[in-house]
Amino acid sequence: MMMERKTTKSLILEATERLVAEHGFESVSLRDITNDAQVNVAAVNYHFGSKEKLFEAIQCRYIDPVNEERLRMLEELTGEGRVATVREILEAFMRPFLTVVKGSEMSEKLFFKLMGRCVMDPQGGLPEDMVPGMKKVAESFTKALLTAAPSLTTELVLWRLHFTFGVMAQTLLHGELLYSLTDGACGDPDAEDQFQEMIDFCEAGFLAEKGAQK
Amino acid sequence: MMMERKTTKSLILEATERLVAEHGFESVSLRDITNDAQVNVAAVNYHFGSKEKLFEAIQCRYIDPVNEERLRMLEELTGEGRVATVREILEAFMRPFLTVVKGSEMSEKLFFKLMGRCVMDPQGGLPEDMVPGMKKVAESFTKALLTAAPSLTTELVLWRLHFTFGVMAQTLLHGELLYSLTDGACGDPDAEDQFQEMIDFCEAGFLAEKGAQK
DNA sequence: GATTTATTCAAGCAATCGCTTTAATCATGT
DNA sequence: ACATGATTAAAGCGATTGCTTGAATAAATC
Repeated sequence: MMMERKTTKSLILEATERLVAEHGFESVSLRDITNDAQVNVAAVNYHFGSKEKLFEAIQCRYIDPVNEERLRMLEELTGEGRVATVREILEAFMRPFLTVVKGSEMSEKLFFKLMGRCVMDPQGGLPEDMVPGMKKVAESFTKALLTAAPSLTTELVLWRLHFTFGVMAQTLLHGELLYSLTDGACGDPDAEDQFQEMIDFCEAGFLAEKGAQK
Repeated sequence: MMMERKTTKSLILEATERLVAEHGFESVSLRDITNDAQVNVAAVNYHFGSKEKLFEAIQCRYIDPVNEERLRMLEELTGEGRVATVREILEAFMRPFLTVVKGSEMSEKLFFKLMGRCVMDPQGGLPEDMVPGMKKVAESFTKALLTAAPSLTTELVLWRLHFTFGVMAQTLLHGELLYSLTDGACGDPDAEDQFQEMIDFCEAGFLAEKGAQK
């Protein structure tokens, strides 16, 4: 049979993604991974050096593309003196998750959970070489949002971006909790719907006046 | 010396709270706890039965009072046919964290982190006997919010309560991340300030119109 | 075909995990 | 002082942790 079998390395990556999405970084052991991937324990250290480096690879694999796509969309919106709305900027912040998942082989649910883990659990802090990218994203979006909503202070924009992050992380990680907690009263909307709901919520939040009571 | 020393049980509880707040449930071992508490390993199983039950005790210790205070404040707002605003209801949802922490011996930062862990990490799902309380809270607040904002559908209220949860969890757990990510550009506001920022953001989010662009 | 390189494998390392056992210690009531 | 029950302590249980070893195998190079 000349079928090109999947490489051991990619088998490990995929099993790790699956298990981490489901149970979180801290709960997954090397044996869990190698059993799931049908691979020898030593293969992880051979291909990745250590468990920690494997986890870093997992975190960078999709977060980096997401951040690149974020900056690309933002540049498209605000480059060459163009003016963007808060809603457009928030879309540039969130949509990359949808874009990247479609380019991957993972299911949406698994991918979102994995992204949530990366955001909320980050295994002993973010990997060192991801920090500059995250800072760049935070700075660029803060600047853009300040331009789009000039009545806000820098500090307020930072706080509200932080809140937006929370909305996203919660939805990525616990998208199905809502369904179970309400005995199915809340349907099982597709990712695009969830996405629009988040944008509506966060856009309004960004544009809120201090101490407002509409 | 007749000084009443702290009981072993409370030493264990306090050490566990400290370590879990700092490192998360999954990362803390029995030995970590007993070393920190200056207590024998066997004491945990003697006083709590198992590591899992100790963790359940930790989760219930403050979450239950928070949920009770939430329902008490909500009843005060909406009992006997009274009508409450969205802002007041959100305040009833969030302020109990501030109330309860002041009645405890923990520092605000540690307490908030611990609450964030309980919300985001919940060690293999919520403890079984906390589920009814959480459901009760979700139902009561959903109902109240529907009354306060009759133009919203039940499903929309559920989603936005979900988002509010995310804002809260993120702020509780990573209140200091913002400070570090921005090299201190964003100050170190006290809990009451953070609280007002969250209310502003979430109130506006709740009142947003679908697909709105103000 | 022989040699070298890359990869996989079974086995096992020391360290740590949650938990139990057994005995010592403490507090209390009589 | 003695007996009783509650609590603490030291030692160690089997299982699992991340990781390494040295030999066997597969793939690539000459």
